[in-house]
Amino acid sequence: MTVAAVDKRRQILDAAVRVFAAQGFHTCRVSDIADEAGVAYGLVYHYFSSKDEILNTLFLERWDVMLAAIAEADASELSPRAKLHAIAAFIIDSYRHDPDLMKVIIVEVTRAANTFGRTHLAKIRDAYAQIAAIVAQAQEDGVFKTEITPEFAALAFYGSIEQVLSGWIFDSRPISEDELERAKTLIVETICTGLER
Amino acid sequence: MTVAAVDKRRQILDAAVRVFAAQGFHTCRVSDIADEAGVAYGLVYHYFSSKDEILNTLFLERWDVMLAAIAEADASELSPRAKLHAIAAFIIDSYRHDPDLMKVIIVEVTRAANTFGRTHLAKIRDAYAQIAAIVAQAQEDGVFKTEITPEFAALAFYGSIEQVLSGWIFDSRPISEDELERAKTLIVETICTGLER
Amino acid sequence: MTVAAVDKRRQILDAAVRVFAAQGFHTCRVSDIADEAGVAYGLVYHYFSSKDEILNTLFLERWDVMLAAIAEADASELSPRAKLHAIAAFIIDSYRHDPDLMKVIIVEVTRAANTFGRTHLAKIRDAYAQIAAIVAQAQEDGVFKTEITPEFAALAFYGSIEQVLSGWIFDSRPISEDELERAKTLIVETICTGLER
Amino acid sequence: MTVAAVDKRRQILDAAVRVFAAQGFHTCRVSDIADEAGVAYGLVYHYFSSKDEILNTLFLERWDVMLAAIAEADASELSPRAKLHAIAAFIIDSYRHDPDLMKVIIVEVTRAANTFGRTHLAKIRDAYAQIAAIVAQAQEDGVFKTEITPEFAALAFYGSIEQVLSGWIFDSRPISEDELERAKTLIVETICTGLER
DNA sequence: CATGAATGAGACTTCATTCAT
DNA sequence: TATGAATGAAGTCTCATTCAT
Repeated sequence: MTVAAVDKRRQILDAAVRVFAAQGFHTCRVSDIADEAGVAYGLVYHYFSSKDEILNTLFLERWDVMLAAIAEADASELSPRAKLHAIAAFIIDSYRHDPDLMKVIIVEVTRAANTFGRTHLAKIRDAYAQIAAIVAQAQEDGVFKTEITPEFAALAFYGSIEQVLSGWIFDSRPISEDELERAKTLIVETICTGLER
Repeated sequence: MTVAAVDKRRQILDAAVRVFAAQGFHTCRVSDIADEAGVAYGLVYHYFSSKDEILNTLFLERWDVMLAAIAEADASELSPRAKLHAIAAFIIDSYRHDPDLMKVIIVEVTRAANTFGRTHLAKIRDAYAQIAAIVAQAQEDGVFKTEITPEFAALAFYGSIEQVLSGWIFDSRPISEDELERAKTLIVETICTGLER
Repeated sequence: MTVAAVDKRRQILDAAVRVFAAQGFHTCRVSDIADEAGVAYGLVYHYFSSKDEILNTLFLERWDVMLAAIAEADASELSPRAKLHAIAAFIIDSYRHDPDLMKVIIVEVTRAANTFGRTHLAKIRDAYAQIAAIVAQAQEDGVFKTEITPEFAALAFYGSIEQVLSGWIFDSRPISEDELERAKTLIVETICTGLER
Repeated sequence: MTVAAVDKRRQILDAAVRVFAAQGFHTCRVSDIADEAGVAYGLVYHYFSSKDEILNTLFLERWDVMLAAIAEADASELSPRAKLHAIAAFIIDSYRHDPDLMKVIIVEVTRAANTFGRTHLAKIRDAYAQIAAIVAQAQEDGVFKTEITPEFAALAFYGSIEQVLSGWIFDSRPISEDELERAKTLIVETICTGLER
């Protein structure tokens, strides 16, 4: 593929993010994506075999980066709490950097039990499993208590993050830097030390 | 409305739950609902003005019951932790009683930022606000610490529950009584006391 | 299905014959059929699952009648030559009665090796086999000579008929009664007694 | 045109034969032809102005050869029956030599009343006319009887051949040398002396 | 000559909704 | 109430053809 071709493909993907975020996957038309990208209708099908494939591509591109980030945190010498903070920070920074993309991934994939979520279930659960592994290690090291199973802890941790992002997504207002930073801390604080005094 | 009429309306709603759960709102056709209900095509439009209205009805019916349950917990003399446990228990028991309905509400409404979730945003946030109020009261009473804002705590609590339910939904396997009970405890334990020793 | 419904279905089939004959199956659009039938676009899909199914229906309706006619000729007490004449007459009268339908069946099905012809191959060959059976019987009875295999004779006989019809189809002019009658005789004469003196 | 250019053009034509035979003209894409030929997409349009032109070229190339063969048979000193045998032999040998090409010509042109058949009607009828001329001459010479018009005889003769080839085409199995040879004889025998004893 | 990216009109099919009975 | 035939707008995908390189 030539350089120009790669550019067009990228243009289409980027346009799709904006369109999916604004209208939703089911509501938008392929022509909306083409228009947003400033390319001809057919070119979308030159690079992607279907509308579905565009979303799959967007998800996999991003999710693989996230899995790598989680793996990196896991492999680091950080404390368990710091590892969880790094993961929360990565996800929230992803939102800061490209809120539309994160909106699309959460709304159209990870929370879409009937369609794309099911398709990518294994990938999605990879993330939970990696987080669970961090918790399990922390329990082994005696830093985390063992009353809560690692799998369950991972769900609670990831669920809290997604719920926070979900709130921002519904708000559709710009989130301040301060709020973003505070969220990272609060999530980790809540999950690690709990609400009770 | 006659008794028979009420029955038919109920039949349609119940059928819609099963169909929405199995295929998803966007994927299923109105005729699928009619077939599942064992009624004629057009009768759906006698009782509901649109496909959307069916889902709206299902959501509001259930969500109002849940808001009442949260309000009841809040009004009770229970400890904050026991209040949260009551809420988690109510939601999980809702899933136990009718997993399809909860699947539909979560997948098609509370997590659907572009469509029904937006429509019912105020109602959905009512729930978070009530939970937050419980946390705020607990902080005032000195039982919960104040580092975590009540709103944030509510998100983490509710997000954890939904994430657990989401896992079950994706699994599409029957969840054992034991697992259901343990989930209630673990959610509250995680959120109230945290992971750290 | 109600009487009215049957009428509409028939209207669509009849319109399809005219449209397929005039434009060809591949060239026409489903909307052309709907327009010609004077019904809404979607009604075509209420009665038929696809454009293909319309053609399949037209073919099977007619071909089954023809197989019955051949069977009837075979079962009769006629001489072999008279049986062949009856078959030729039936096919040619079919053309006389509804040239568009015969055009569609020949052009779009029996001669379409890559598409519908292949789908209906077994049915089509049933006709050849029945004709061959008539020839075989005539050979057994000593009326026909045995140098030519029955299967081959059937091909030559049916091929001659289709070629004559094909000529008329290409002509797209009305064929006179006289010409129609002469064709029946000539086909049988040619096949039964040959060109040589 | 350079030698290489001629080669590429030929490659495309040969590839088109295979692709048209395998998938049919309407079903295949221009890119299928390019792929089969091992050339780039656009090169097809360097040598041919359209997809149609490729088929037209294939047909005319071959049909002109056949017309010449019929003319040669006609001009020879052979008996009428031997002339017809020569023609049948030429057509059947054409099939033996390149079954795909003959399949394409028969299925997509001579039997395609709505599209290419109509375009090339005059050429196609040239063949019938030449055969009819042979028959007419035979009648004048008192070798063939006059009850059957020459035009009709030509249709029956050519129709029988095409029907036999059509059967082979549908079979899509290799036809043995023996079967090929026998077909030549049987066609001529059937048409010249008929089925009756 | 050769490439394959780019274009965009066009067709099938779906399905929510309406309405006559 | 109840039926299901009828409507038609809308959307995905295809693919012949063009064109810049």
